[in-house]
Amino acid sequence: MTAISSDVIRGYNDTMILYLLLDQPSYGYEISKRIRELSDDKYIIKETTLYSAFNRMEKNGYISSFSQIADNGKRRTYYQITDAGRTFYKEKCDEWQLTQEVVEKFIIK
Amino acid sequence: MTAISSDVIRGYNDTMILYLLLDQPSYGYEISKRIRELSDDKYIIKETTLYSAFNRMEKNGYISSFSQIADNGKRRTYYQITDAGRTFYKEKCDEWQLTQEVVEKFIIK
DNA sequence: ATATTTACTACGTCAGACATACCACGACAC
DNA sequence: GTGTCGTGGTATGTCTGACGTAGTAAATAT
Repeated sequence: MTAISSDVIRGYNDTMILYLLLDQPSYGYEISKRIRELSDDKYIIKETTLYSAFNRMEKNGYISSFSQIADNGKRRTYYQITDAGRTFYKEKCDEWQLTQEVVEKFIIK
Repeated sequence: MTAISSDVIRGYNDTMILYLLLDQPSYGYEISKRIRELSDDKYIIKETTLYSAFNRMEKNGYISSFSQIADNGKRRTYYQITDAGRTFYKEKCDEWQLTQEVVEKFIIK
C-alpha cells in the first residue's frame, strides 16, 4: 500500500476528465458541460484548468488527440483515453477511497 | 452555496491539524504523531508541511502560539485554535462533504 | 561516547490551479 | 450590417501548498 502524500488530494480534475472519456472521445467544451451537469452545477471547471489538464495528460500519455471537423463545420480537437490513461484512472479511484477514509477521521459532520 | 474551486480539494492538512487542536493546545511533534496514529500510518505529514501550516494558520488568525517549558525541560511552541479557526474548521468540514459528493460521481469503485 | 528521539528552522523548487486576456467562427436578433 | 451570444479554443504569467534537502540542538537511551 502506497502511503498518502498531501498532494494526493489535489489533481482530481484529471480523474474527472478521464472518467468522461472512458466510453468515447470528447472535446473541451463538451467535457466542461458534462462536469457541470454531473455535479449539479456544484463544480464548474475553468477553461485554463481544463486545457492545461489536456496538455499535461497528453504529455503523460494518458490521452491522445485528433482533429476533426464537427457537424457544425468547425474544427475541433477530440481527446481519447489511452490504456495508460485507464490504468492511471483506476489508480486514482483507489487512491481516492484511501484518501477519503483518512480525511473522514478528521472531519466532524 | 459556494461553488467548488479546484483547490478546494487541496489544503486539508490545515483541517486535520485544527481537528487535533479542537479540545486542547498541542505542538508539532505531537500533532504529527497523532495524525499518523489516527490514519493508521496511512498518512505521515512532512515536517515542513506541518510547520508551514502552523505559520500560515497563525498568520491567518486560525491558531495562536505560546512557548512553554515542557516536563522534559525542553522549550516547546504550543498552538491553540482560535474562534476564527473553529469557524474555518467547520467551513472546511462542510466543504469536504460537498467536494466528496462531487468527486464520487466521477469515481468507479 | 554515540545513536536516537524530540523539536524544530531555513531555503529553494515544483506543479496544479487560476486570473486575465485574446482570437475566430457561426447563428440569430435587431 | 452590427451586436451579441454560444462555441471552441490559445497565450502568458502568478500564486500557493506541498515537498526535498539540509541543518541545529537538547534530552534520553544504549
